[in-house]
Amino acid sequence: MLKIYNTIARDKQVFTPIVAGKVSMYVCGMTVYDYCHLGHARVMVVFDMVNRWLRTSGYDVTYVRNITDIDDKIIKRANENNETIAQLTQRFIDAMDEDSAKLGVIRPDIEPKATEFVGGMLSMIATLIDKGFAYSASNGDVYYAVNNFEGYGKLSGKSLDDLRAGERVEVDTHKKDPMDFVLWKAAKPNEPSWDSPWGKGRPGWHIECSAMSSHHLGQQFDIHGGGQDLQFPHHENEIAQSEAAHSHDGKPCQMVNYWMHNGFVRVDDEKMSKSLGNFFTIRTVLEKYDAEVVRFFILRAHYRSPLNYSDQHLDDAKQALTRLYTSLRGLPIPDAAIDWEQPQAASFKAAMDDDFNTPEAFAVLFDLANELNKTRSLDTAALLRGLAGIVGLLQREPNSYLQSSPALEVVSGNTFDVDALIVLRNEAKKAKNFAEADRIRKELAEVGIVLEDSSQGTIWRRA
RNA sequence: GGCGCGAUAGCAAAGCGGUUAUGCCGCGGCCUGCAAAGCCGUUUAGACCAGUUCGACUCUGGUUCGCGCCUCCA
Repeated sequence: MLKIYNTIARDKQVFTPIVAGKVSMYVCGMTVYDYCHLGHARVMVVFDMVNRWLRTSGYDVTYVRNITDIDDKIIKRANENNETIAQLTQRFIDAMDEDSAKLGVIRPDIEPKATEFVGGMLSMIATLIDKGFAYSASNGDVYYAVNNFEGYGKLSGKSLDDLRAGERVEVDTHKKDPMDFVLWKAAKPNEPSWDSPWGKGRPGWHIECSAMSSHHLGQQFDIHGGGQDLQFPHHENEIAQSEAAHSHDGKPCQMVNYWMHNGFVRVDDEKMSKSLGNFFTIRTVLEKYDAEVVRFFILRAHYRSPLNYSDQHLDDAKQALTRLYTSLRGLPIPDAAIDWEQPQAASFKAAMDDDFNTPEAFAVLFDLANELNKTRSLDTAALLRGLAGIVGLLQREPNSYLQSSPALEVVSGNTFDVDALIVLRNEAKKAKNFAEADRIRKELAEVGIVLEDSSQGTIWRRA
């Protein structure tokens, strides 16, 4: 029985889908004006894990993750680069796809782009005006009237009074209430724009997600996810828009049943973000670390906990993953369906069902590795690989992981003939010339290659 | 200022009102020509102060510290 921590309830709740056997899930994706950083990687990997576990649990999942391809930063960046908006966004969409594929992320079923849904946004805005939840201002903007939506603040736990008291932005005189937010922005000179009943302009950020989620998943859907920082105002505003627009006879239509928010990636205990400038892009990290190590690093912490990034932590994750792959090395592992009655499989399932407790599930993986190291049982190996596969890990040939690393490629190039040196060393060993044997081993160690002698012969791995 | 989250061993990170989390590192042993890997064993915990309880890391209250949101942000 799956339980999910529902942000809006501030509690773990038993997951019951709207339609038995089916799950509709929407996750706020990226604004594509730059390369993705590790914070984005966490969203992609975490909800990929959620998607995989739901499917493993037998649900027919429709997973939507949007792409924001029009916004201030995109316009600004395109101008700076002297390229069109379409060129810029496509470039970074391609980069994002490349990064996420490396991280083992299964593509969402639907990846709608904001610019392809302007029509839907316009009709939603019109509906909101009709129902009295929005108004067009004299400056050509259209605003949402937060006062008219009774539940405003229910997701983030904020009250309008508190929000107004903490208001740090100068009051825009075009707004009726300082907390009103923009649905449609009047076009400024040299900006891309769409025609609308309120003049040329472009959509605000929040309305994009309301329009795209309802188009693909309906007025009410099961799970909505995103980073913790989107809780307010983005998701709060989505609720206000969608529930007001879809209201019947004045009664709001509940938009989402389960709100999920993943924790931040931090650097030195501070949130990793563009504005702080303390971010590491995925591709930078992948120059040094295997993508599977990064995935393992992200999933070994609970998705709601903060996750500190540092080389030391990545090194730690690398060692741990090495232990797992080492246990599988050299075994002809059969493909076998997972027997969920099996105690370890049951523990794994219990952990995953408890709000996707991957750290606890991973502990089961290490138990299996320990057992496997003792027994060399192919059943155990199959179970370990099978369970890990559910969260997108351990699917490679062990040596593909153990004998490769971005760092090793840089150091050794393709010129190092490890096998030949192993042969030489074994001849030296046979002749009891241990000084020579150790010299060869040391030479390899210096380029990051570790030799291991066993009854099966000598094998190597990267350090 | 308002709202919220957190504080677990050298590092990372979970569960749990009483019984080994787990990984990395360290230490001892086995194995090995020596190593490595592996196995066995092992040292380090629960910020602080009260309370509830037969018993609290786990529940309650308070204190201190850290983080996040309140502005674009995954």
